[in-house]
Amino acid sequence: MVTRDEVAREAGTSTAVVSYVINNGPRPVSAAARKRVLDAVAKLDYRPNELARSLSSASSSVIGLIVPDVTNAYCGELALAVENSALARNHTLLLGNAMHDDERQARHLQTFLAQQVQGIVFIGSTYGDEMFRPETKRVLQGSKTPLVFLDRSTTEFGATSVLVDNRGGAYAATSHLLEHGHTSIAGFAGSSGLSSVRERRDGWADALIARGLDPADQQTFESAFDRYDAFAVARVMFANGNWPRAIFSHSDEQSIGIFYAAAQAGIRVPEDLALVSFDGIKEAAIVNPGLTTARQPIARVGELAVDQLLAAKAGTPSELRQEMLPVTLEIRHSCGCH
Amino acid sequence: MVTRDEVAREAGTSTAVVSYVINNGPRPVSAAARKRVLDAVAKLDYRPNELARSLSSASSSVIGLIVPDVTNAYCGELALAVENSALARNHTLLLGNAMHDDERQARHLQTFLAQQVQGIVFIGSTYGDEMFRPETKRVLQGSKTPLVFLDRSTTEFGATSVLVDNRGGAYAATSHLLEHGHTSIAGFAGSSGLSSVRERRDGWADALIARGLDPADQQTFESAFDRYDAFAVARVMFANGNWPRAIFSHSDEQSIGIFYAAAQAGIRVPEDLALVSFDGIKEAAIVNPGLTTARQPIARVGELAVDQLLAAKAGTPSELRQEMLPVTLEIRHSCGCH
DNA sequence: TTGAAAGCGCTAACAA
DNA sequence: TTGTTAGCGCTTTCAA
Repeated sequence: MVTRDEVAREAGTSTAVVSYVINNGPRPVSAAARKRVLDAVAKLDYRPNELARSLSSASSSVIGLIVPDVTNAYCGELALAVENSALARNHTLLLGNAMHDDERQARHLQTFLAQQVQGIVFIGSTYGDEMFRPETKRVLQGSKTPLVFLDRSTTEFGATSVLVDNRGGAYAATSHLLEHGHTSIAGFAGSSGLSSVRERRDGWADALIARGLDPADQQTFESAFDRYDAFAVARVMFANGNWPRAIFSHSDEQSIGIFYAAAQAGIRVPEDLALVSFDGIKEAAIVNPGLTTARQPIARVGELAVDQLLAAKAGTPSELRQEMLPVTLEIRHSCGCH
Repeated sequence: MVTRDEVAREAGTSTAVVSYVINNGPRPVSAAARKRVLDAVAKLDYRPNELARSLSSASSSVIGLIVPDVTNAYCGELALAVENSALARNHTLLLGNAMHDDERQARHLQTFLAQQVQGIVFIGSTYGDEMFRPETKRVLQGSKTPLVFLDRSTTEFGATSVLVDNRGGAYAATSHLLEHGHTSIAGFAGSSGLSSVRERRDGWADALIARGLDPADQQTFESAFDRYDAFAVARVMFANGNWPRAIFSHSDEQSIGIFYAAAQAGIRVPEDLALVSFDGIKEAAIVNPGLTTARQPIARVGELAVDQLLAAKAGTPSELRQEMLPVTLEIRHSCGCH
């Protein structure tokens, strides 16, 4: 392994100068010296040891990302968006799947902290109504590592969050179904406890109320934010003779589970059941029928997450904190359009 | 931040002793001293800096994982399997999505190397018939970092691989379709250049030949290993009046894309089109109809990948290298059964 | 503009 | 069984 010392020797300079040119600072370097160093670097194929750099500079180019489960299409797309954004800023991702297990989440968290990550991005982290169990909270409280929550508004632990207009999106989606003439719209919600679920439920209720309908009169269902659990819940739902004719589902993943259950039960979408949902994952465009959904700006969310993290580390009291991103209703055919 | 020095002071021992108890070696420590250290650690809530440990010990608890695209269900499940396995051995994952872009892949690779990862696991890495572009090869050649290829047999760069019985699985899947009485079976292949694609194509051909059928007489299609590209290819396929009545598709992801295209074209599975595929992702069980597929032991693949990596680092000339894992035909309804 | 040198937090060889 | 100490590869202060 080639080290900085060898480069310095080859270039005939001190090791400090090598650092100055590699880091482009903090001291100026003469053009001649810079060239000699660069030549030596090329000749020896020198690659700085990031570990040593981080240790010495007390800063790292690694960002931790904790997701519930990458296997989930929405999480996967978000993780990819975060990676794209991290890459653009010369950072890498340490990934942890929490798998809806708070012990596993805590473990990832501690590992990331021990690895001296630059910051940690959390996606949809919640256990019960609390975000973390007490032990985890203590760890977080004692750390100065920047935290960013996606889709979860909180300023605990000095965290920042990237928010999307859950309530507005749910309102738009539900209203669209109402405009199709439906007079009752079931709510197929994500796991309670999540603020996004509360907000989407509120948007759905708002839309009903705006039409003089009572949310309390509607059927409601609940499943985890994934196609498998939604599939299981939907099967039970369809087994009941009285299944709803219109549904606002809290996520595309859940909608896909509902689609599968409907297909199995011989129920046609949108003829027998109209469906709209939330997220706007890629798959919404190719499922049959195309899924009408309130689309989140996923790429933008990933971008802001990394921006906020780096701003927090830099100590910049970013105006980005708690920004609320817009959600757009993407109309396809599951709602009955066409 | 609490350091080892503070722990030593609190425990009234030397810093070496603190290291010995934390690392459980390499020197023995008296029970009394151990207790004092442990108490100090607990009292101060000390957490070792992994960066410093790695730098000093020239070994790391981080493993790099390069996948084509986590957004792909198969990749996601494999990534999760690798994480599970890494977690069980107290390691963490640095994740990189190559996105079918060799420059991006090379970048991840270099970053991982700079981060001094313990080793790198590659999933389905191929560009053209080569695995890497020349520049990347040079980097790899110059590195002593253990490499593990999933589903790609090679011993270049001193790498190890975890193989599955692609040919046998494809043979079993195709044969099953043949037993249903089909006299021609189209091949819906993954991207050429991948060894797994070659092997699955061979297995399909073997089965046809065993029945006296000529593979050259069959229709063949090709798409990337994902539902989106398969969807696009399948749409064109169905637009042609002469679409096949039985297909062996190289992956479940592709089968799902075919399902979507079929649904859109009003083609029923399995009545109008019988389908079998490969991989055995979770979703195969809930799609409609259930997907008959040659299932890979995904969890076991992830386990072996990490085992081989750590064995390689330890210098253990592992007997695990190049092990070939069995594939099981999982019969559901897409083939026409029931 | 450059160089010498003191760390960053930890491991482990060596001496006791 | 314990302590001292020399690094690991790099950053950055301080003096030149």
